[in-house]
Amino acid sequence: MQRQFTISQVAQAAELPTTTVRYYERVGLVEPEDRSAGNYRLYSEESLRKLKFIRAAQAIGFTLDDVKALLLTPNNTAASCREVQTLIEDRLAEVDQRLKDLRHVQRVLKSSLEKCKETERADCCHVIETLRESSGTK
Amino acid sequence: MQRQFTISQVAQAAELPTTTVRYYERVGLVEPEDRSAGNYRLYSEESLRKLKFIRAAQAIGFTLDDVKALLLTPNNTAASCREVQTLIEDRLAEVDQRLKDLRHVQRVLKSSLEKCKETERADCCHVIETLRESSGTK
DNA sequence: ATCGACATTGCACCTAAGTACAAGGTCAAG
DNA sequence: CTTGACCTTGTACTTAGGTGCAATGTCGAT
Repeated sequence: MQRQFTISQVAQAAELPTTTVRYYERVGLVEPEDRSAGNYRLYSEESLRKLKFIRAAQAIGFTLDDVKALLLTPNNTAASCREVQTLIEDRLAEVDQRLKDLRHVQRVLKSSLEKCKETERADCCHVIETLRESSGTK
Repeated sequence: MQRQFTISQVAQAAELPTTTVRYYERVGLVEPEDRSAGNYRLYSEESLRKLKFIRAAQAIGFTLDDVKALLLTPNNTAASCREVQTLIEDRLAEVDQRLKDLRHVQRVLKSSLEKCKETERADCCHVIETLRESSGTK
């Protein structure tokens, strides 16, 4: 027999606020299996797994829309497999690009800081000049 | 004698939409020097420089609030110098942290992709398992 | 039976950085 | 003197991922 969880139980187990669990329901991510006599949401372990999955996927930068797509792919067909793979590849490409950009930003910031320290108490705010020259992709 | 720009001229020169230039005024970043007879905004080259600075600072990840602080620091006192330096250091710390996180994310995504490819057409969606285990800081 | 902790709903609000739109005013060219 | 491109203002809307609040209902323990 399956264990049932109230919203606060499932929320605690997934390390989410109950408000967020309700929000996920609102946007179509996770629905309670059942309702109690007093109309309380009742969740299965499956729901708990979903919630944990959402957290994990979000932590590596998937949007809730991505997550929805991942959750909706009818598991284990060749097609769904492709779809999941594509989603991961897209996300990876984004991350790679973001890493490039951030490394550029890091360089600019470091050199600004250098300039700033060198000219201590002179017009250190040549930072502004430095920045103006370094138009980077965000 | 100083050249004056209409909003569309200054916007074009700064590579921003005019709507954004007005928005920046609304939030206290850049004000036009003057108004024409017909109440049109008139900008100086100083304003244009400010707008370019905003773009550049934003490109390396400063928020508009940061930018405001940078623009308001009364240039070239020792105190303002400190303030600017602190802002840069804070931002650099954020970037460093973000780089760390993203590298972790990159690893997780790559290994998910591996798993996904290995098990081609089997239940490739062990991705979900992989994700669930890898609770990363966002 | 009543207290406190929890649950329900709906609705409004938050941040950040804008974008869209409506109703009107201005300017230069033809 | 009209047309079209540009400008003005104010207001509301957008995205993403929630948070907060109010009014009300339920549950378990005392």
